[in-house]
Amino acid sequence: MSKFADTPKPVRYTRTDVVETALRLLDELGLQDLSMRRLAQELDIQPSALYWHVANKQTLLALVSDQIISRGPAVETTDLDWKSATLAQAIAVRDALLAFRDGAEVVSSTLALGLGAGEALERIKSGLTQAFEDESLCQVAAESILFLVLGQVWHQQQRMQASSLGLTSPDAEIWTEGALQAPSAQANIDTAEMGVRLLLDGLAVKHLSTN
Amino acid sequence: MSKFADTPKPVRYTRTDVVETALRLLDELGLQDLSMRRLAQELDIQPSALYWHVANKQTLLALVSDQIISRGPAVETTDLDWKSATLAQAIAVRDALLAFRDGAEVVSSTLALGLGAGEALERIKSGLTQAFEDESLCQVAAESILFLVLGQVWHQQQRMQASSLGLTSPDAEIWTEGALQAPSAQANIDTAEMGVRLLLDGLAVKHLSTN
DNA sequence: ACCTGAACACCGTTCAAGT
DNA sequence: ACCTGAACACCGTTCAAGT
Repeated sequence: MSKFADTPKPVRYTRTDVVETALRLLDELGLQDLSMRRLAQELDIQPSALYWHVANKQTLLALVSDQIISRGPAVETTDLDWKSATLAQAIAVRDALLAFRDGAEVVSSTLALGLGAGEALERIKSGLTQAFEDESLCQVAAESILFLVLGQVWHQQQRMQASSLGLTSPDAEIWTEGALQAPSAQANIDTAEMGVRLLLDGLAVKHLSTN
Repeated sequence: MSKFADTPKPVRYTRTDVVETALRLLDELGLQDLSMRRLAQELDIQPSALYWHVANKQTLLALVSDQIISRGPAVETTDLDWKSATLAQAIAVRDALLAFRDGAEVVSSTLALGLGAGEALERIKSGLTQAFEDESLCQVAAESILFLVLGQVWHQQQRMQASSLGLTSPDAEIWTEGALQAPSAQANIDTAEMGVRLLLDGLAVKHLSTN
């Protein structure tokens, strides 16, 4: 009787637990409402306790970003030409971002800091380096593709949130006028793919002229 | 004597004043330190007074974004082919973003909301629509180019801030490894241009095959 | 038309101290 | 090794009331 069911909470967490909870909370609440205090509340600890696990909020978000990317689908690129392989990698990154609420925004912010999501860039770059000798060309192309995917998904996720709040701004029409009057999820996905395809076509020109 | 130099401050502001001051303060302090309270302090009014001029901080930032874009250099595109014209517009947008501290981040955040910076998209798109009949292709291409420029400049501005703070993260090397070991400002600018060029080359392929 | 004053409901972060 | 408690220095926003 006295041996159990008395002191109900001597739970102690590891850094991994914190990041995992942050990731779940991000998906549930969105980036705006993911605060250190809210996270602490979810873990049933004091806000200050988080700073034992993590230096600050920014590094926490970087760790969350890494999770978002690394939990994305793996890609089998053997017996694919460089173009298909790179496109597949880009699509995999896109799907990784789409799997969590505000995924693109979180990854963007930490990527700009040079902290998280280096893996995403490497994945995209891997297909290119085997086809092009110009290292800096691959770098630029990979960065460009990453920015393209991030921008497109960010925009898409922001609209999803906006429409779920029922607030459609008048200027938002700019993005769909004449293009897709009833933007389905699939249509968004296709346009994201299309930008990458255009860039790859541009690269292909270079490939033909040098190889 | 009593007619002047007594009550020293019955200054009243207009919405334009508020936006202008916000823009200047953004450039001086950066986005992180641009708070409604700090802005009010700069104008020597109470924070609450700002909400007479502007609905909330988000719309204020959207107005600031519009200023950043519209204050950019004008582009003369007559007697330029569609490719050069679009590249010139993209470069103009890039320079507009570079002209203010954290310009790319501010514009990105409001663009995702469908609020500000519609002008940037239109500028980029204008050169394309005269060459391509496929409206949705122009839309996708213009969006892609905009995302590319935003991402590249954002990344660049973030690094400028990071290096000015003297904190270089280890992972930041990913971006320069093998490419440019001593990244000059000019080099950054060139890589930004290069991504756009690749995409335009991809478009050119489509142009040849359809016209 | 434009602003004040006071309040509400929050933030991220530090640091001594506890177990 | 992991957490508490208290404090510091802030936020954005609302709203009645003033001129």
